[in-house]
Amino acid sequence: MATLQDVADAAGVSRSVASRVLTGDTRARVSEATRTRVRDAAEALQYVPSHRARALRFRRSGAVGLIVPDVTNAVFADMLGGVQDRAREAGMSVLLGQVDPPPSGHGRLRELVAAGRVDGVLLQRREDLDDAALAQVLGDDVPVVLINSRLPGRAGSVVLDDVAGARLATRHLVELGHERIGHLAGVPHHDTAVRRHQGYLETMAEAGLTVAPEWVVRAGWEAAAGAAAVPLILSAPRRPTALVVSSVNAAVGAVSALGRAGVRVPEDMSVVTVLDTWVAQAWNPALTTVRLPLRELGRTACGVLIEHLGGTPLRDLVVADPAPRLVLRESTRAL
Amino acid sequence: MATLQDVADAAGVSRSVASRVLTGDTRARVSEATRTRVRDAAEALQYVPSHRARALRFRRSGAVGLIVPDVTNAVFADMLGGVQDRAREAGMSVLLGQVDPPPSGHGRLRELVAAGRVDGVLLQRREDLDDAALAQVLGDDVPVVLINSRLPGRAGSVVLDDVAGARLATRHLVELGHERIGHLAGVPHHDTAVRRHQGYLETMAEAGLTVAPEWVVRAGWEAAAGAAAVPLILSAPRRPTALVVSSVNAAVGAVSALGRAGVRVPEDMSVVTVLDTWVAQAWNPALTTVRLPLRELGRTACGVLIEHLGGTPLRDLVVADPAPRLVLRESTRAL
DNA sequence: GAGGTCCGGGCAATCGATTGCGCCGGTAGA
DNA sequence: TCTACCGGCGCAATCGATTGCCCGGACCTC
Repeated sequence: MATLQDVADAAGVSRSVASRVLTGDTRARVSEATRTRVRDAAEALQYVPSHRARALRFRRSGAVGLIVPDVTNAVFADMLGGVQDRAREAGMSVLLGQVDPPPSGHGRLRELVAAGRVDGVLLQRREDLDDAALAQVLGDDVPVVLINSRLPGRAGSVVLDDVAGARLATRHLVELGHERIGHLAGVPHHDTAVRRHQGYLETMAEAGLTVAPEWVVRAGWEAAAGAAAVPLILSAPRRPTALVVSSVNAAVGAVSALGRAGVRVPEDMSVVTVLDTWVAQAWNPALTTVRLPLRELGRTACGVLIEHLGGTPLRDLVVADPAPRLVLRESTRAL
Repeated sequence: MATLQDVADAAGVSRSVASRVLTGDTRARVSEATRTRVRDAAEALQYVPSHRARALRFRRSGAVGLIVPDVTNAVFADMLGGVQDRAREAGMSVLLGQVDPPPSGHGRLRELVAAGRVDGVLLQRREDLDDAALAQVLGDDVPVVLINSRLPGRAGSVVLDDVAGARLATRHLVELGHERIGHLAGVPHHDTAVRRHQGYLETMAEAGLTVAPEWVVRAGWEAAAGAAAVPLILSAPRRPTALVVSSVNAAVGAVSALGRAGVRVPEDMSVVTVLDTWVAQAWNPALTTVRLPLRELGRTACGVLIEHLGGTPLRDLVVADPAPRLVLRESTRAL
C-alpha cells in the first residue's frame, strides 16, 4: 500500500519526478540514474498506483456498468464473457448492476454515472420495459449502449442479426420439406422477438408457405414459457410438423413438454432454435440451433461504449460477423 | 455533475457547511434555515456525491471483487444473485473479475486490492488450482473470502453443507431400495467434490452397502464430463441401479448419455443430483435433486467479507440454513 | 563579462468530499 | 463592565496522483 510519496522519498526525489518516471513521460527531463532509482524504489515497495486517486484526477472511474435483467440466463453468461474481454483490453473493469423499472429505478442510471462509479453503462433491457419507461430510466447525459434493443437518439445500441438468424432456422426447416412450420416467439413488444419473428415470416413468405395464426405463440424466453406454449400448438386444427423456437431456453422447455405429450422429436416434430448454449448440446435429443455470436455481441457493445468514452459518437450496430450459422444436431429431420 | 462546491455556492455557504448538512451530521451546529437552503440547492442541482472523491478520502472503494472461473455456469448465476443482494444492502457494488492461474495470475489479486479498485475479494476457486497455487494468487494483505473451498489461515471461507447434501441424495436412493449405487464425483482434489463424496460414502456405509470401486467415477462438473462417465459405469461388471451425480450439469450430460445408450431413466437407472437449477426442472425426465441454498451461499460469503471490512475477523462458515432439501421429480424410482 | 540555453528537478494547484479547529458576534452571568 | 460561553459558520489540511510552470546551476556564445 505504498504511495507515490513513499516511492519518491525512498528514491530521494519529489513526487513529480517519481510520477513522471513511472508514467513513462518522455517529455520529462530526468536523468537515467534518477529514473533507475525511482523504478527500483517502486519495485521494492511493490508500488501500485491508486485507482481511486487517478479516478478523481481524470474524472474517470475506469469501469463500465453492465445491467441485465437476469444473470441466470445462459445467454447473458456467454455475452458477459465478451464484455469482460473487451473491457480488459481497455484496462477497464465491469461492474454488475441491477436497475428496477420505474418509478423505483427512475434516475438510478444517472446516479450510477453521476456518482462516478462507472463511466458508462451497457444495458440489456427487461422484456417488460417499454420505450417510455426505458427513456425514464436513462438520464440525459448518461452514456448508454443498449444490448439487443434500440432507442435511437437516446442511446447507442448493438444487436444480433436476429432476422438472419431466424431466417436461417426457418429455411432449414423449409429445405427439409416442412410446410406447416410454427413459431414460438418471445413477448410481443420485445425488439429481439420482433426481429426474429420477422425473419420467420419473411422466409415463410418467400417459400410460398402460409402461416396459420394458431401456429404462432408469443410466449417468452424461458423454459416454462416454452413448455406452456406446447399445448396451444398441439391443439391447432392443422398441427405444424416443425417449430422454430426463438430462444434456446424456451426450446428446452418445449421439447420436454413435447416429450411428455408423447410427441417425439424429431420423428413427429422437428424443432430448431436460435442461440446455441451448452444446454442445447447436452440435451437429448441434441438441439439443432442457429448459433449467433453472443460473445461477439458483448464484445462489440462494450467496444462501442469504450470508443464513445474516447470521443467517438455512439453508434447503432448489428453484429453480423461471424454470420449466423446452422448447427445441425438431432432435433430436426426431413418430413 | 454538480459538485459540493456548486451546491455550497448556490446556497451561499461554505463547502464545510454543505457537507455537514448533506451528510446529516448532527453534531454540527447549523441553523435550520441554512440546512433548508442547502438541501434545496442540492436538489435543484441534482447533486450526487462523487464516489471517486469519497473513495479517496475514506480509502474505501465501496466495491467487492467477485472472481469466478466460469460465468456460464448456472450454479454461479444463482449464487451471484445472493452476492448482489448483500452488496446492495451494504451500499456496495460488485466488480466482476477474472484471475488466471499462476504464474500469469500471480499477485493479481493483490494488485486489484492495492490499486483500490475493490476493498476485498470473493473467490470461487478453479478446479485446477491447488492450495499452493491459490496461496500464490492471494497476496498477503488481501481480504479474501473463498466460496466453496477453504484455505485456513489465509482466507475466510463459506461453503455449502455438501456432506449433508450428498447424504440426503444417497439416502433417498437407499430408501427406494437401491443397493448398487454409483457416484459421479467431481475432480479429485476439489474441496466440494471431496465433501460430497464423503457424504456418499458415509451414507453407503451406514446403510451397510458396499461400494465397488468401478461405481465411482471422478469426472468433473460439466455436462461433457457427466456424459463421458456413463460408459465407464455401464461397463462395470455389476452395473449400479442408481447414480448420485455430484453436480447438476454433469447429471444432465449423464442422463442424456444414458438415454443414448438405451438405458431409461428412471426405469433402468435412477439418477439423483446435487444442486437445483432451472435446467434440472426443465429436463425430461425432470431431475430429482437436492436443493442447496446457492443464493444464500453468495449472500453469506459477501456478508463475511463485508463484516470483515468493518473490523470483524474473517470467518469460515458452512451455509446450513436453509437445510438441504430433496426435490422429488421424475428421475428416481423404487427398485 | 553579459546574456542565452539546456538540464534536472521541485512547487503547488487540481480533482471533490470530509472534518478538526478556530473565528466572530451576541448574550448571560459575575 | 468584563469574562465565559455558545450558536453558526469558514479555513485549510487530507486522501494520491498528475502536470503546468518555475528555479538554480552549468555550459556556451558573442
